[in-house]
Formats: sequence, structure tokens, C-alpha cells
Amino acid sequence: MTDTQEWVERFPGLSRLEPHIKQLLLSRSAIIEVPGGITLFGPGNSPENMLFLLDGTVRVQQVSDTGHEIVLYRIHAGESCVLTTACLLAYENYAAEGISETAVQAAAVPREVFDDLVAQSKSFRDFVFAAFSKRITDLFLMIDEVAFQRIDVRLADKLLKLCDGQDVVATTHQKLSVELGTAREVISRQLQEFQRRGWIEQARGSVTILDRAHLERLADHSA
Amino acid sequence: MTDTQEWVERFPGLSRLEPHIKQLLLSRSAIIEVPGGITLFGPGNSPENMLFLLDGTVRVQQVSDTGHEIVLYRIHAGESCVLTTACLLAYENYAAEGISETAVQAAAVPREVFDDLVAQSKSFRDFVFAAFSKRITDLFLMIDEVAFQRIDVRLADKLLKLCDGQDVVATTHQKLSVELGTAREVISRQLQEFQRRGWIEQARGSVTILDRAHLERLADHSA
DNA sequence: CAGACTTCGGTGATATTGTCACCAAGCACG
DNA sequence: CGTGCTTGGTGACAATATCACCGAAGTCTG
Repeated sequence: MTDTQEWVERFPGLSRLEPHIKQLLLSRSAIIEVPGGITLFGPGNSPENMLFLLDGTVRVQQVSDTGHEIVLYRIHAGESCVLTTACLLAYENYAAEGISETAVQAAAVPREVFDDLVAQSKSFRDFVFAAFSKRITDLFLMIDEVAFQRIDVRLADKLLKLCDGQDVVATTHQKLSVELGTAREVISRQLQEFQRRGWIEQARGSVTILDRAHLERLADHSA
Repeated sequence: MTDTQEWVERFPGLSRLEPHIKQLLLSRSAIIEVPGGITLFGPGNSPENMLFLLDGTVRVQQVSDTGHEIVLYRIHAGESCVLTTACLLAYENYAAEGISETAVQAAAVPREVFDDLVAQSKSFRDFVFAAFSKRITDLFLMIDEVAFQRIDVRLADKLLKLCDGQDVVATTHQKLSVELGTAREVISRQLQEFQRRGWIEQARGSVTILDRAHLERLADHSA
């Protein structure tokens, strides 16, 4: 797997930290590894540590009272869970949960160390506030999309984001509906329409992108 | 208006600050007053200061590319704009704007002072992170509502929140539609239905609540 | 005051999306 | 092989959004 020595260097926002701060971060953190499909945090299960993701992705999603689910965002390698953890610590009874989508490698930083770092290093403060800001602006964008964007545009966009350069997206209609916070039937019908137009091909549990250009054009009708 | 001496005491999260920190906050901040209807911050107009609201409310809303508007949240007396400001500083080109809904009195704290405070005081750090956390969890809830809640439930809820103990809400259908991120016609039809049931009475530019209990019952179908 | 203009709200037709109830094909596993 | 589970398809219908209007109520101005 990845070399965990000097993991700090792999965080764009952390590599410019003062040397003794880096040292503190490295010496007081532990590397943890988690397989995919594990609930890392959730209602009634707030972790003691702030996580800095070295490898893998964590999916943060929410279940509403009505039983509907929606994916809020993902945390990728090079990002941290600071805010989610902070949220969980501040408000015990909220409904978001974080699930490892792949095997995950992360640096766990205890709360006290985190607080020390914020106090001592301006660079670290900038990193933390930038992370919060990014998250909040992303949530603003998401609200805009959920409220105003047509479902075909959102689906095209999501397929392109999930395919990660590949042409095949391994997912089910059900999972796609949770990504967008809509119903499975809606996804099925939209995918049928995409297929009818020759933009994709479907198989059980996968979607193959045939015409990326057209999907991109539809998705860009938004942004 | 309000007594601005020792305004720090009026912030639940700040009153427990260390005395010298309070002093720093008081001495390095300026009290500003703004009439209602002014855009305090927005695209291409990020303020230099962090605002701590002493009196009045600020409405934060967003305009999408499609021309649709939606109210994201409000900042009330005793709360701060920390995050919005932080967001604006980090990402210049985003579309949210803050508008004073009433005459507003606020303490303006320069960025450097804010950074100093975060570095020096654990209590202040706790205040700031709690504010961020609250905002993020509120945005999670909002996403859930926009994605999954029926419009009649959301409208009933919004009317109850806007009436502020009074029985008359002075607003237009247009403004209510922006509150919920929907179309004016939808609001008109829902209000007609509420009126037909005898829950409200309408006049040009105002809604009078006649049957609070029924509205509450409808609104609580969610939470 | 008359006329012009704007804001506010109403309405019908139609498109899009969500909900519900059900079915059938593919797959896992004893 | 049968049984149950997952995945996806379908039709009917409900809720919401969009579009194109319209008229009534206020505002402004000469």
C-alpha cells in the first residue's frame, strides 16, 4: 500500500506547515486501516479522532425520518473528516453517517492534539478553515442542484463523476437513486432514455458509457 | 437601541471567555449599524471583518444559474457570520449573498484579530467550531427537507417559523416561494388550500394564521 | 384625477418527477 | 432443484414545476 512515512507531505494544505508542527502531527497520530463497507461514524457512534485520509474514499450520507437516503459528499485521499467529526461531537443526535467505500488508510489525530495544532499553527488553522469553507460551499451547490436541477442533468453529471475516467460504472439503479436523493424508478426511466439515445449501455449492476460527449453536454447545461 | 457595552456577554458561547480575551475582543472590534435591505456580502463583495450580530437578522440566500433563488439560512442576534465570511474569503466566486432583513447592529472583528483569538483561547475555538458545526448540520437538514419533504409540510413549517409568535405574517407569495425554493404558483395554490380548510386567511401581502394547531400538526409530520 | 406602470395573485394546460403496486428475470445458496 | 433475495421494468396515478396568460390592487406622474 502507500508509504505512511511523512504522510503529511501528501496533503496539499499541510505540506507547508512549520517543521515542528509537522513533527507533532506525525508523532501524535496513528495510522489506521479499515476495509470497505464499514460505518466509520454515525448516529450514536462518534469517533474520538480526527481522520486524515491517506487512501480510499469515505461516503457521507443521511437517512431521513421518511426513510429516504441521500449521499451528501465524499471524502477522498488528501482530505480530512474534521468537520464531520466536529459536527458529531457537537450534536450527538444527527443522522449522517460515514461509510468506507473502499479499503481506507487514514491518520487518526486525537482531539487534544488537533486543538493544540489549531492553537499553535496559523498554517494549520488556514487548512482547517479552508476545509470547512469548501464543505459549506459544496453544500450550497448541492442544495441548489437538489432544488432546481433537472434529474436527467444531475444523473448525467453523477455518472461522469462516478466513472472516474473509466467507461464502466459498477452500480445499481438503487444506488444511483440514493446518490441523487430520488426514487429508483426515476433512475431506471432516465437510464432507459439515455440508452435509447445510444449514450449508455446497461447491464445488471453496471452502466457503460458509450457517448461521453453527449452526457457532458447535458451535464453542463447546469454548471 | 441596545447597549453595546460588554456586548460579548450577550453571546451565549462567548460569555465564558477568559477575561483578557473578552477585553481583546471588545477593544479591537467596532460597532456598526446598517439599515434593512442592504447587501452586506455577496459575489465580488467579501467583507474584511467577521460580524457578530447584536441586533436584527441577516438573510443568506443564493441565486442559481437558472435564475432560481432560495433562502439558505438566517443569522440572528447572538450569532456570528464567521463561516460565511470564511467561505467568501476562501472562494471568491460563489453565489450566496447576505442581506440585512431589518436594521442591524453588529460588532465587526478584523480578520487578524479573529485569527489571534482562535490561537489564544480554547473557549473561542469552541465557539467557532460549534458555530460551524451547527451551520453544517442545519444545511444537512435543509438538504433533507428540500429533497424529501412535501411542499405543504414545508410551507406550514415556514409560516410558523416566520410568524414569530404573531398571527400575521407580512410577506408575499413570491417571497415565500424563495424561502422554499419553489415557484410562486405552487405557493399560491397551497395557500388557497390552507385557506379553504380555514387554517389561514389571505390578504395582499399578508397571511393571517387562524388555526395554528392544524398547521403545527401538518408541519410536524416531518420532524 | 387620468393614465401608465409595477407588483401581486389567480388560472388552465402541460411537463416533469415522485409514489405505489406489482411483476419477472438474474443470482445466491441450501 | 427450489427458495428467497436483488435487480430492474411497467402502468397508473399524485405532486410539483413550468409556461403563458389575466386581472386586480397599488404607485407614480403629469
